Amino acid sequence: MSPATPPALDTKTSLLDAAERLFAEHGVTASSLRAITRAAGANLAAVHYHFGSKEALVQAVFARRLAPLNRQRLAALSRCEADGCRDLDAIVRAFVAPPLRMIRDTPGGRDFARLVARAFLEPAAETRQLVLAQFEEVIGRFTAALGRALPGLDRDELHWRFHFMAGSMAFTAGLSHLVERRLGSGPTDVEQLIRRLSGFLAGGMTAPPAPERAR
Amino acid sequence: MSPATPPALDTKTSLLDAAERLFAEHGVTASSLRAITRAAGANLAAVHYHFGSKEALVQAVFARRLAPLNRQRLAALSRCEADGCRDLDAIVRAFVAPPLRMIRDTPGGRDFARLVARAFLEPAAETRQLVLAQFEEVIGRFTAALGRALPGLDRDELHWRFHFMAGSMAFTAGLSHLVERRLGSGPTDVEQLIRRLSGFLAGGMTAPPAPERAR
DNA sequence: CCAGAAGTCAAACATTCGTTTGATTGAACC
DNA sequence: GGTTCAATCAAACGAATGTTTGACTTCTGG
Repeated sequence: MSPATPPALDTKTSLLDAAERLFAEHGVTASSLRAITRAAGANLAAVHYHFGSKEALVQAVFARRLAPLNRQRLAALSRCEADGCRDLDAIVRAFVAPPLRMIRDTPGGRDFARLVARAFLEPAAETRQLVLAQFEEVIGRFTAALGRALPGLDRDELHWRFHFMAGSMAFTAGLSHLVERRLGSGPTDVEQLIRRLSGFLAGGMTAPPAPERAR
Repeated sequence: MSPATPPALDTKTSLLDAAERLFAEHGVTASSLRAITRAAGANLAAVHYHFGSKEALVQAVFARRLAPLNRQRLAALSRCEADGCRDLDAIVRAFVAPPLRMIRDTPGGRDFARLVARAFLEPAAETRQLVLAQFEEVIGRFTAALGRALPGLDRDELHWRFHFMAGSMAFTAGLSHLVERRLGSGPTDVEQLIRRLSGFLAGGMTAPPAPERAR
């Protein structure tokens, strides 16, 4: 049996790769350090030598990809704002495109997407807070941009719609393989999926605001 | 310390209640049978006596609420179809309203909503298959109804949009407390949340379909 | 060439897990 | 009153977990 993560440059990144994959496949708590180190071709003690604990390894797995991902989102939003930012679709696209492109371009990106989607719902307060903290700036900048583009929405409606958008995004990134299997088609054209999703979300964003009371 | 689940009618439902809460709070694998039985005020061996194994307990927790929930959805859809079903919003509402009302009306419903949302993303193939199987009929009936109401969408676009809708639903039901805390308002008016969400989703559903190639 | 740091390794640590066992209770039934 | 059966209980089982240790390599700089 060859090691599951072939191009192991150094032990530390091999551990990160193996942990990312196993966390996504079997969950964090269900992935033992023995299984991770075995998959990484490393010794059991290597995790504690390089990271200090399993919890520190978990946080390292998230931090490695989450920071660049949200930097891409903010950069895309800044670019959109510099261009005047008339098009609502461009704002939505700045939010949803980076993670979906990561699935296509980054090895292990699909595993990571599932991992992040689950992290929001997952219970371990520590990692959930870590993930949420990484998103704090993104939430603020994007809700502000959406508020400017959609002046007809009050604050509550705006936050809820951002939440709806984030939900669609997380599920799409984390469960894209499920729809693919159902459709039976080949590998998804990510760029078209981005168009589909951003079109859907832009339609939801521009919907008339919900009435205060039932009609 | 009083038992965490006060109105324990019989041991079996006490175990289900305690398991549901702890599963949602700390995750399935992180919730030990010792913690569950302690919270239920029962003996450690009670789980194996009443259910046979921990895995069987997990499945019982899901089956208890999922079946009636999806029955409500299908009944609401049938009612809508009997009325001619012109309004797209009514179809969407039949999908999203039952779980959100469950959060309000059923004790422990919010915990269960988080649990189900996570179940989709979670790795344990057994429970994920169980949950997906419960949704099979719902997926089929609702995509068919949406297809009739939106004849302009091809099959792929339709399935993706259903997926987007399910994602918003799952996140909203599973993480509503997060938005509530951010907004700082009191307990959510569930009926208004249903109007917000169904309005948003109806807007997304009626958006023009994504072009095959970039413009 | 060699001192020393950095990394790897097998082995063991205590703890916790799901599961099983066998005795004990309590109420229903003839 | 005695029997029966479902339910509960304390105690223990083996297996698996995260973590630690101390010796063994491997590389690096002087």
